Amino acid sequence: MFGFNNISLDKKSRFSFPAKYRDAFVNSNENQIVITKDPQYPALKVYLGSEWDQISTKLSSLQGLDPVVRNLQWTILGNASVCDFEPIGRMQVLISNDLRKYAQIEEANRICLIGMGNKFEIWNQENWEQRQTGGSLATEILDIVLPESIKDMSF
Amino acid sequence: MFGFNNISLDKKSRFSFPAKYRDAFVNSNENQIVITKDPQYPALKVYLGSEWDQISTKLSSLQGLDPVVRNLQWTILGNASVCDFEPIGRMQVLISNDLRKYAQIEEANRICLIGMGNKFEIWNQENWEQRQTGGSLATEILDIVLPESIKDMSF
DNA sequence: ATAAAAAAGTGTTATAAAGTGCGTTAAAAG
DNA sequence: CTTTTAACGCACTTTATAACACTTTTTTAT
Repeated sequence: MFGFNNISLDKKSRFSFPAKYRDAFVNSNENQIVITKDPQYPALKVYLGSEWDQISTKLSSLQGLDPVVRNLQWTILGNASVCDFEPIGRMQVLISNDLRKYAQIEEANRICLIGMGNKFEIWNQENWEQRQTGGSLATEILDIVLPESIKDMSF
Repeated sequence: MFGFNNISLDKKSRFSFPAKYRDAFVNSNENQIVITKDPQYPALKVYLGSEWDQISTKLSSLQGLDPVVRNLQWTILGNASVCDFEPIGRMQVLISNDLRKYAQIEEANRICLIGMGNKFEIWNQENWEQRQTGGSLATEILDIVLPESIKDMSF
């Protein structure tokens, strides 16, 4: 599941996955997807249910008294929105107000949905263009130093 | 059980779990939840009964002559409030005055309920926002050095 | 010690807001 | 031109919350 898509949000802040991803969703037999905050950029991450189970299990098992770990737990686990998902049908998903605001997305606006293989990213259009043309964003955080326990994690 | 929820406390300091968590509560067959103090921040931790049994058993078995252990025992065990809980029904829970004050929550105020997988956190809204936007809080304690016996515990 | 009053806790109902489902129209692709 | 896909609009359903009423516990006064 790859590629760039410019799609619309309706008045209730829902979007539909483009139809070209339908086969992949059907084949992987997913019935849940999870949207959460990106820890570095004002953007959202979209995981398949199975992928999310792995990431969340690993992350929640870590020692939360470490401040870096706890921040990642807050950001990723504490903002995750789990959505029931039917690969047949409209493949529609609601973005909560909190997540929408984090990604600086207005109601009923256009968004960028970027397929990154086993996950997607959702960006506000202006932020995406600015980031891709080499600009930096006010809210980005690039100096996260991971503890040994999660240096090999990909999320 | 993940995600951020901004919910209200009524005049009697009760809140209801959002309905989206009902299935998870029903499936895990819980009939108790436990609220207690967070040892680092002015916030509360909410555990499912089964999770609490494990944590409390482990924690109370540790050697209490170690000052760090004893402090954790006081904070976590000594402030725990066990509530009967019906997953069918309104999933309503009362926050005691002591706990409410510890988390700096006013009566009939809004609170943040953050799902972290196997537990929840409850925060006063201003504290949460300040903490999530990088600020530090007057009462936070970040330099807890854990003894070997509980380095692998997650609570 | 007892009764009255106050406070704390529990449960119910009504209403507004948020979320969901689906048919229709418009646009794009074959 | 036909078929598929995306966008929009509307109606229905569910959820959250405030208001209210009732019960139990605690406090106060006699």
